[in-house]
Amino acid sequence: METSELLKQVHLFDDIEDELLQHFCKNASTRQIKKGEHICAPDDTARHFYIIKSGWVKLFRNTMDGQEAVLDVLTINSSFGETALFGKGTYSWYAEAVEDTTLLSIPTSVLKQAIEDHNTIAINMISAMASHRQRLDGEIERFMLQNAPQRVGCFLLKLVPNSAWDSDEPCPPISLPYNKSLVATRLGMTPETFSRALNALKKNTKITIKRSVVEIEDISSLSNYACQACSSFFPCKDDCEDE
Amino acid sequence: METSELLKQVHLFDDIEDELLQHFCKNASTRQIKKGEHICAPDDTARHFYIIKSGWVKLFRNTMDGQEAVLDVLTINSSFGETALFGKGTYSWYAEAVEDTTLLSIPTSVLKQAIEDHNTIAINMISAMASHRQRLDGEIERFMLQNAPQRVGCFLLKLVPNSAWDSDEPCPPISLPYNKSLVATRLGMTPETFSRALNALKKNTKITIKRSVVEIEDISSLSNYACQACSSFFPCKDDCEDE
DNA sequence: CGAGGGTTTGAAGTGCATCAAATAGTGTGG
DNA sequence: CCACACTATTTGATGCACTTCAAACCCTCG
Repeated sequence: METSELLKQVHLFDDIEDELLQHFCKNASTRQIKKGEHICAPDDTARHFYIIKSGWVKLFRNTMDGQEAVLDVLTINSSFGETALFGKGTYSWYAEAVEDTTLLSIPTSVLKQAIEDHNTIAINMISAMASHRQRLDGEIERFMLQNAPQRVGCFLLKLVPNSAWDSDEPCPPISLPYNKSLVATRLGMTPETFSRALNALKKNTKITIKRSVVEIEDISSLSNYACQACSSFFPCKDDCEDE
Repeated sequence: METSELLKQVHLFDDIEDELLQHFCKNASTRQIKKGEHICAPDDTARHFYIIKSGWVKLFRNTMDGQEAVLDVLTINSSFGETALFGKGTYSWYAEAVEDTTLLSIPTSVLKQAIEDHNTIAINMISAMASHRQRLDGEIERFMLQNAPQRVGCFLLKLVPNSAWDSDEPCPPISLPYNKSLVATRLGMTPETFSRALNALKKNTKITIKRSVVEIEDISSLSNYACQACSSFFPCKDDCEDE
C-alpha cells in the first residue's frame, strides 16, 4: 500500500493538509521485524514512533520478580510510541513483534514539530489520546469487577464485526487474533485459567469453540453473561478499539 | 486564593500567556458541593470541566449488577472533565464529592476555543494527557500483577513526601487521605481485605498503624515488599500523581 | 448514654494460580 | 507419508488469596 494511504488510516492524521501528509511520508521509513524481535525497550530514548503496516506487536513490561504485564497488543493501522513525545521522552515498555511485522517508522521530532506548527495535528492527537483514555478506564473497570470468564467474554465480544451487532444476522465465526497464551496474559490471567474460562463460557452462554475459532450463536446470551459486571452493555463502543 | 493563582497550579495552564489566563478566570465560576452530592453523571453533556479548590471528589461508575468501580479520587489542584472535550462530548462517570468541596467550573467551550487558538494550551493538554496515560498504564500493571497487600503498600508509598525519598530523613507519619472503605474500593478490593492487607504489611514490613495514621519506619522495607511485583521501583515517579 | 457509621475479626466458600501430567498440533527429516 | 520432537493447549489436583456473610468493636456525635 502507498505510504500516504496507510497514514490516512491512522486517526492521528485525520483531515490533515495534503502537504503535511506528504511531509510525514517523506520522513517515514519501513522497518521489518521478525517474530520475537524487540523493537524498543523501556527507557530507550523515543526517537521514533511507529505505525503497523502488517503483523502484530505486543507492548509489555517486566516486573522485578520476573512477571510480564502485557499492556497492549496491536496490529494494522495502530500506532505506538507517539505518547513518549513529551515528558521524559523515553518509552515505558518493551515492544516486541509477536508475528513477522512491517512497521512504518517516523521520527518523533517530525511529529513534535508538526504538533507545534499545525493545530489540526495537535487536536487529532488530543482526541486520539482522549479515546485511548476511555479505553484504559474501561480496562481498569474490568480488572476491578469482572471475573476471568467475563473478561474473556468481553474480549470475544470486541471481535464481533459491526455488521452483526444489533441486526439479526448471525455472527460469523471468529478466529482468535493471536495465540491463546498471549490473550490470557493480555487479560491478566494464566493460560490455564483462560482455557477453563472458555469452558465456563461454553457451559453458560451459547458459544462453541473449535481450536482457535469461536462461534457465537447468540450475542445477547454472551453479553448478558459478561457485561453484567460492566458499566456499559455491549456494544460498549467507547471502550472498544476503534469504535 | 485568587482564581488566577489557583489556575497556575494546574498543569494545563503551565506557561500560558497572562491574557489567556485572565480569559479563563473571567469565565470561571465557583461551585460549592456538599459531601455526598453528585457533580455530574455518565452521559451528561460535558458543558463544564472542573478544578478542585478544596475537598475531595471521586469519579466512579456503576455496573449492571450493582458494583461500583472507583476510577479516581481527586483533590486540590486536580482537574476533571476536560477530556470529554472531543468525541461524544459527554462524561463517562459520576463525579461525587466525598467531602464538602469547592470547585472552579469552566465551560468546556472556552477550553475548546483556547485549544484551537493557542498552541501552548493544546501542547499542555497533550502533555497532561500523556502523563495521565502513564499513570493508567501503571495502574493496569498493578491490577494484573500485584496482590492486595502490595497494592496497599504501593498506595502508601505514593503518600510519602518527596523530602523523605532518598534522604536519610525519617518518614513523617502519614494520614490516609480519605476513609478506608474508599481507599479499598479505589484499590479494587473490599474493606475487609484492605484491613487484612494492612495487617499483612504490619507483619512483613516496618510500618505501624494507629487509626488512620501510618508510620513508615523504613521506606525500603516497604518498597522491597510492594515494588517486587512492579516494573519500576519506588520512587516510580512516572506512575505517580504529578510531575 | 445510646445510636449509627466505619472498621476489624472470624469462619466459610469461591476463584484463580500453581504444579504436574496428558493431549493435541505443528513442523521436521527420513 | 510416517515417525519424532517440540510447542501450545487442556486437564486434574492442590493450595493460597480474596470475597462473603456475620458479628464484634470502636469512635463520633447527638
